[in-house]
Amino acid sequence: MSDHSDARSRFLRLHDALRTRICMLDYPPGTRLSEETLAAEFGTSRTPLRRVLARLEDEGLVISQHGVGTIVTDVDAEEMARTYDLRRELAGLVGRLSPVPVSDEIIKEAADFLDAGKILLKQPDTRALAELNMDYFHFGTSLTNNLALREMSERLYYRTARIWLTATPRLDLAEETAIFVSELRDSFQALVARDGQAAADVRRAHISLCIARLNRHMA
Amino acid sequence: MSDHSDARSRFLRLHDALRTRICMLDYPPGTRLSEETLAAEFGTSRTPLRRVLARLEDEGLVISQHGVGTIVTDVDAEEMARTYDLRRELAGLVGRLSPVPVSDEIIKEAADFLDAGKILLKQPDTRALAELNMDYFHFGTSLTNNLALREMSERLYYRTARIWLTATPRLDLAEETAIFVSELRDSFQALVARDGQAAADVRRAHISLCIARLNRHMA
DNA sequence: TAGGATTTGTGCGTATGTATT
DNA sequence: TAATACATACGCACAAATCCT
Repeated sequence: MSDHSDARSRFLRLHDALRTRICMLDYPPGTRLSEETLAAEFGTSRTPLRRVLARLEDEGLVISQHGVGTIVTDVDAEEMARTYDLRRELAGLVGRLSPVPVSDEIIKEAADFLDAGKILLKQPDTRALAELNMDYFHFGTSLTNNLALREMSERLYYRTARIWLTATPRLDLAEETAIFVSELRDSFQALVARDGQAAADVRRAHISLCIARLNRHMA
Repeated sequence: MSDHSDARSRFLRLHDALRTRICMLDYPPGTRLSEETLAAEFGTSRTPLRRVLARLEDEGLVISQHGVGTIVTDVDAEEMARTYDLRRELAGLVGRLSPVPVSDEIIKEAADFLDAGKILLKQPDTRALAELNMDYFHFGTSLTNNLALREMSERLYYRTARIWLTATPRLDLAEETAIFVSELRDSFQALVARDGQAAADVRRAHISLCIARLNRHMA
């Protein structure tokens, strides 16, 4: 039962919960996370929670300072741009390093994502779009059997996920939704053709375009 | 003084010490690391040490199990090969993503590495070669200003560093040293020509060759 | 099968650092 | 400047899990 041990599963649960809150801006940059308050909320002592915060600090999402508190980090535009550069390259590598053969199951998943995107077109919603984008990202990384590549991609994703949400008030939500759905459509078509590399290239191209859009609206 | 706070600098010191011991096979795979023993050695309580072990577990170098112990992980040949594949691609990216302009200082460093390698040629030593290789790796990542790329490269490096030392008894030490020195020479010449991309390509090529050598001696 | 030895995980009181009044 | 409030960092005692006899 090592995989379902209480300690490990609880750690994963708390880590995922806090990471999501940070990336969805429920905890905007600058928010102080109180160990005691969070421990009380999750029904544990501070000890297991401190380990979660330590990992979030390793991941660059918070910073703990003795005597001050644990504070959600701010997103540095310059560093985020560099991180996006790397994410773009890794997205392309998903198609080249140990790609998973495209199965009917994978095609069905892509179709489901496309359907979900189309629904969002009629009823644009910032948070729903962000959440669908997060789910779709995980789907994208699942297309390689290279475990290290998956892990690095996800680590970088969570580090940059917030920047889109912080910029989105200045972006056009309907337009962003439309662009995302077109990515889903391109990706779906590539997978229908059983061309994993093409699917990865679609992703790579859209990350490039996303970088350009963010740069435009930053200036 | 947040950078030199006692807690943080101690954490970094202990983490680096244990990571080096693991990667240099002072703690071979399967070794049980006792929290209490290590805490006594470093003059702390278990608490700060547990945080270090937690991070090493995140990095995949050890695994902690309730009631069992903290054990140095074994190197899975298949996964290591996949990780090497990614390392090779990242090495090439160092030349393309935010490369550092090649300065006289950098050229001097490369020259120093080459000198150190030549000394090793006359007096081959497994550990000295491994340590020089580790230092040279850090020099290589310092050639990009892309922080995320540096961090990911280092994370992957420490995850694969042990496999060479594990295989080295079956490899020819003199030959391995010669190959490494030829990489240092190629790299030095590329940097003298102020061609950072060429230096990255040299590194990329040698990682490819290293993968091939390891595969040959595994089978 | 049972029990004891050993190890990591948890909870909590205290020490220490920081900011504010 | 000093004192107070409050946050994280630490150390220890105990709980829980595993292994071996």
